[in-house]
Amino acid sequence: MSDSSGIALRVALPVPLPREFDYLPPADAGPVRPDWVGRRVRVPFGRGEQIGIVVGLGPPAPDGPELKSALALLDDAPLLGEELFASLQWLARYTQSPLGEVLALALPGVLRAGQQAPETRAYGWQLTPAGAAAVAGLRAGSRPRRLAERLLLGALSEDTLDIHVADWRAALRALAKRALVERLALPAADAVDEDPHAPTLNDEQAAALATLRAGDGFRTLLLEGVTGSGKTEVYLQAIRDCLRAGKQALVLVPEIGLTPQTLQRFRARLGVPVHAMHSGLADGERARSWIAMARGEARVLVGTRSAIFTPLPEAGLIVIDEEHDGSYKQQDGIRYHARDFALVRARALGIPVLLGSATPALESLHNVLAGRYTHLRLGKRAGDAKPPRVRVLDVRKRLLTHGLSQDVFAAIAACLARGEQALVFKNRRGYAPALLCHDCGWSATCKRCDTPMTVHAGGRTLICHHCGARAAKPPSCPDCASLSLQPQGFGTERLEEALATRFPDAPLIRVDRETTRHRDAIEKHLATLGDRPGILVGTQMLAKGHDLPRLTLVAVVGVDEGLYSADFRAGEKLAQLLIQVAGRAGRANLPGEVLLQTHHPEHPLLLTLLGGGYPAVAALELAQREAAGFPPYEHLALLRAEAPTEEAVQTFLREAKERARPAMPDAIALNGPMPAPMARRAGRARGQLLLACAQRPMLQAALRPWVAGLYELKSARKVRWSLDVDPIDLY
DNA sequence: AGCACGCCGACT
DNA sequence: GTCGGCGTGCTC
Repeated sequence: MSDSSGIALRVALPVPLPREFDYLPPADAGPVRPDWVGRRVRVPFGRGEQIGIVVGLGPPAPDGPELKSALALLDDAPLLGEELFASLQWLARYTQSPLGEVLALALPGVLRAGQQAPETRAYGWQLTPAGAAAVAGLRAGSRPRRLAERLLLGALSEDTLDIHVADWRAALRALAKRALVERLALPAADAVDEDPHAPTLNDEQAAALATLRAGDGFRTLLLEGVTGSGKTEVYLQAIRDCLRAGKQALVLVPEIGLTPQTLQRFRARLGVPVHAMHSGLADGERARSWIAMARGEARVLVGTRSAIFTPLPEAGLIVIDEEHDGSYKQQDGIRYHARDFALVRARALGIPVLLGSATPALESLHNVLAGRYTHLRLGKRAGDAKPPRVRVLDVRKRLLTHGLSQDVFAAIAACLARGEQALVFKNRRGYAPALLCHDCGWSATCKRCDTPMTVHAGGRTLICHHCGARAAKPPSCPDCASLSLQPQGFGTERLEEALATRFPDAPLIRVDRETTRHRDAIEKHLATLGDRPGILVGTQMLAKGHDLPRLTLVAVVGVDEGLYSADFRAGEKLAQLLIQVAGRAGRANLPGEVLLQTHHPEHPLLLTLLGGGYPAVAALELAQREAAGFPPYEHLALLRAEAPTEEAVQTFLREAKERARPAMPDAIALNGPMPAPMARRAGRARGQLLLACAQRPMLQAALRPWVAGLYELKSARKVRWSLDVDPIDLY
């Protein structure tokens, strides 16, 4: 099988091997052209077949194996444009990942599987004449009836149906079967009209927008705005600018932030179809939005982390809301950071990036200090709202009832008496974080992990929050047979119980992962409380976004756990959480109060937060990071390994270190091998090796040959290993 | 990652 | 006498 023309296709395949593979062109695809790069091919691989992407053309390696022929060229034009292709190549190099895996990550599932690009024309539905006549005959209050009534007002596009009628698909099918509705192709997006709902910007918002407008090409702007200062309004006007200039806009939001309400707000104000991209979307829908952006048909995309892989042939702006949010970093597989990758893409595209947050990441503030980002501030809350009063409750030697001080109870009682709502915030779900034998000290730990099991269901069940294992609570201590098994500490479930006992007449709602399976359920859940006086108990889920106009008291009762965590980001994360949850309290006409219940009222982080707010905490934490050699001053790479046995993990990490030490410059610190902070998880041993260096390029240059060598290690086959460049957590 | 090939234990 | 354990090697 030899080809005299000698041109081979270099193909990247979605396999965990650090190289590409060469193929002869498909027999019937005509002459090879430069623009084959970026197209998909179907190729034989091992026993089976794979879908890959052509990443280069040229003569095959002289000493390589006999080449097989590719089976088919799947696209008649490059699927990946030049910029996205180049940016993804950068990402593969930066994360030390195989290019084929990175490219597969960027493609929607159906395209990765080799299917044809889906149709992207927008469709809508309207009533047929028979349907219009039949509306009154449909069962009152039923979904088909509500849907038909809405369609009486005019055709609706499929993109926006969910705003008007929840779960419309079944109802629509029923109507379509009786020929009461019909599908029609909608005209392409119209020009942007004037926005009748646009509020007047305050001077800070106007200044921020003016700064953005005054620039040109790639630049990064950090919009630091306190809760309620109107960051979204700045985004909206910036996006409208971008649309008016005939450009596309991409908006990234945290996983928890992409609710129907968010989309509705963008849709209502932008006047063009707003496409969504998130993991809850069906494969076909994801592909449709992706392709619609690639073709320039879609103009605005709002999505979570993975939306950063959307083609932007007419890019004008990238917005990253809540840029400090941890969900922008992928924590398995290819460990990329969507915010960092957005900057790489924006530079290549020559467009601005707008980062927004009330509590920017220390990395971003550091970039402001270094002059790389423009700092925009919004310090005024909308309307006349004042920041909430913050009070530290020193609970040392004070009576705690179910983990709550008498001051907290009193404050809640007063709040309810005023007819307002109170939030008790604790970032621990379940009944209690541990079960302890009062007589011998035994505690319930997960058999497969290293961690205590959490008590649930009022004390009847034990659940491991790391691997999900469940067990019934033993009737007596397995070690000493004592009956004195006591739940230790307090989770939201136990607080709910305590509050229900103390305030039997007040409506009480608990919001955590148990009570609120899906993010869309939060709103419904909160709606059951309405504007009545009542109490909310919840975790992180309650910290952001939701509009609770009657909420005036926030009591944070889990402060101490965050103050003494080993994680180098703990301080930053705690400050962000406190600011965010405090932002829930109060409105213009209803001043808010925040109580921080702690045994460490003199802790520097709390004192600094109270004295100088988030900027002061950021300065303090940055100084500590610099002194301790942590990001953003030192750059990290973490080699993780896990295997059924401790020995396999240690052997691999030791050999990895042996290879690193002579080859790498002394400026790169090597720490480990050490057991991961949770040395067992789901029955597997874990360990890690940490590399640190003040110069990113030096670290990058050293990683490349080192990682290539790791694939060669025999001990590597006995473990599952991965490299995390710029890890967020050191476990 | 899959998926073969390839040599050593408990079953029809 | 076979079915099957997972060690080792390869994938253009």
